[in-house]
Amino acid sequence: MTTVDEPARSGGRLRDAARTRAEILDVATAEFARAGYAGARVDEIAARTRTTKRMIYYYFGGKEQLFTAVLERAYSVIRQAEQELDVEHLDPVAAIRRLAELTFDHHEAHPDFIRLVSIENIHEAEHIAASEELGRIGSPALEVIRRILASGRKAGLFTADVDAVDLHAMISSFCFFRVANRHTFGALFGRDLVAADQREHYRTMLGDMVIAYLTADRASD
Amino acid sequence: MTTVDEPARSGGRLRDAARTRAEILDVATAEFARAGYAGARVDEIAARTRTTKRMIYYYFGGKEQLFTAVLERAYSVIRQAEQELDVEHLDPVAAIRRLAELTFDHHEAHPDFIRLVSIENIHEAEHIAASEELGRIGSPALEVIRRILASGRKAGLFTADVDAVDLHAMISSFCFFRVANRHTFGALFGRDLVAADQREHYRTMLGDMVIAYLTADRASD
DNA sequence: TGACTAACGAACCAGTTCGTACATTAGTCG
DNA sequence: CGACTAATGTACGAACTGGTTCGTTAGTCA
Repeated sequence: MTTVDEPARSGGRLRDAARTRAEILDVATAEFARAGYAGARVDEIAARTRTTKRMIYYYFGGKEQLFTAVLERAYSVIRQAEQELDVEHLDPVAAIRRLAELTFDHHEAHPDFIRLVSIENIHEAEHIAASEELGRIGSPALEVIRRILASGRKAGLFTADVDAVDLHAMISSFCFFRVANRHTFGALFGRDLVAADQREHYRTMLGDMVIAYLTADRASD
Repeated sequence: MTTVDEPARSGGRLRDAARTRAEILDVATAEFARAGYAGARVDEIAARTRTTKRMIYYYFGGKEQLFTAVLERAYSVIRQAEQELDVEHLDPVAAIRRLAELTFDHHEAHPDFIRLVSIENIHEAEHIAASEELGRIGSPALEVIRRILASGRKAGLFTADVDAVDLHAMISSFCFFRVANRHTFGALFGRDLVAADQREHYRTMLGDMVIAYLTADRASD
C-alpha cells in the first residue's frame, strides 16, 4: 500500500517517497479506469504526475505491478468502508436493508473502482491472483451478513435459507450493474440508471427486492 | 498437411466477400472479447483469419469500425433470441420466471457477448452511440415483460408497481454480474458463480428473487 | 563536513501497432 | 474472348510504447 512511514519532516519536501508513490497511484487509478489496462499509457500517467516515468518503474517495477498496486489500494478502501458498517443494532430486516443501501451508496460513490473491477475481470483476475495481499483478504461485510442472517432466521423473520456469499452477490450485482453498465443500458433503453432523480427509486427497489426475497413464503413454489 | 494448396476450389469460392467478412467478424469478436478494445491486435485478428489485414481495412475501414460491427452483430444475436421468446401462454408468475431463466441461460451461453458489453461500457458506449443500427433497435424482451406485467397486475398477482425497464435491469444485473464478475468474485470469495453444479441453484435463486419482489406485500414498508 | 544512499530526471531504445501504397488476380459481363 | 471491377496479398513505414541507461541531487549520518 501507499503507507510508507511518513518522514518526520512536514513541509513540502522536494523528495518525498511516500507522496510521490501516492500521487502515482492516484493518477494511475484514474488512467486505468479511464482507458482499461491496455489502453492506459504509462507515459500519460507520468505526465500527469509531478514526477517522471522513471519513478513509476523505480517504485512499482512495471505497468503490470502498477495496476496490481492500484487494485490493492482500491480494494483496501472498500474493505475499510465495510469495517465501519454499523447495522447490527437494527432488527434483521432493517439491518439488511441498511446494508444493501450502504453497498448501493458505495458503488455510486466509487465509479472508478467499479471500472477497475470490470477491467480486472476482462483480464480474468490475473492481477488479483498475482497479489499476495488481495488473495488473503476476506470481506468484513460478509461476516456482518452472516450474523444478520443468523439472527433473522432465529427470529423467524427470514424464510429463505440463503448463504451469506450468495446474498452478497445478489446485492452487489444490482449495485454493480447499475453503475458499470449505465452507458450501454442508457444508449439502448434510453434510461440513465444513475440519474440523480432516480437514485432513491433504485435504492428502495434494491432494498425491497432483497427483503422480499428473504421474507417470501417459499412454500408457494 | 491435408490441404496445402488447392487451386480449384470445390464448393467454397476462392473469393467470397460475404464469407471473408463473416470470418473477420468471428475472429474479431473473440479477439476483442479476449483482450479488450485497446488490447486487441489487428494483426492478430488478421493472422487468425484465412485472409489478411488488408481485408479488414478494405471491409471495415479501421479498428474502431470493426469493433462497432462486432457489437452490432453481437446485439443482433440477442435480439433474435429475444424475438423467439414464447412465454406468454403461461400464467404471469410462471412467465416471468421462465423469462428470467431464459435470460440467465443466454448470459451463461454467451460469455463473449458479456465481455464485449463490459468493454463497451469502459468506453462509455461510444461505439453504440456511433452506430445507426444500434441506436434505433429496441428490445423485444422489453415488450414481453410489459405485457406480462400488465396481465399480472390485472390478475392481482403482482403487488409491485414496477416498470418493465427496471425489471429488465433487475433480471439482467444478476445474470450479468454472475458471468462478468466471476473471476474477481471467485478470487476474492473463493466461490465460482459459474460452476456447473451451482447452475440450478442460481437459476432458481434468480427466479425466486424476481417473483418474491413482484408478489411481496409492500404494505409492511 | 564529507561520504554515502535514496530519490529523481532526461534522453534514449528496441519492439510493436495501426494503417497504407502498390501490385495482382478471380470473376463477370458486354 | 477481353475489358473491367471487386477482391486480395505483400511489404513497408511512421508513430507510439513500455522499459532502460546514465547521470544528478537532496538528505542523512558517521
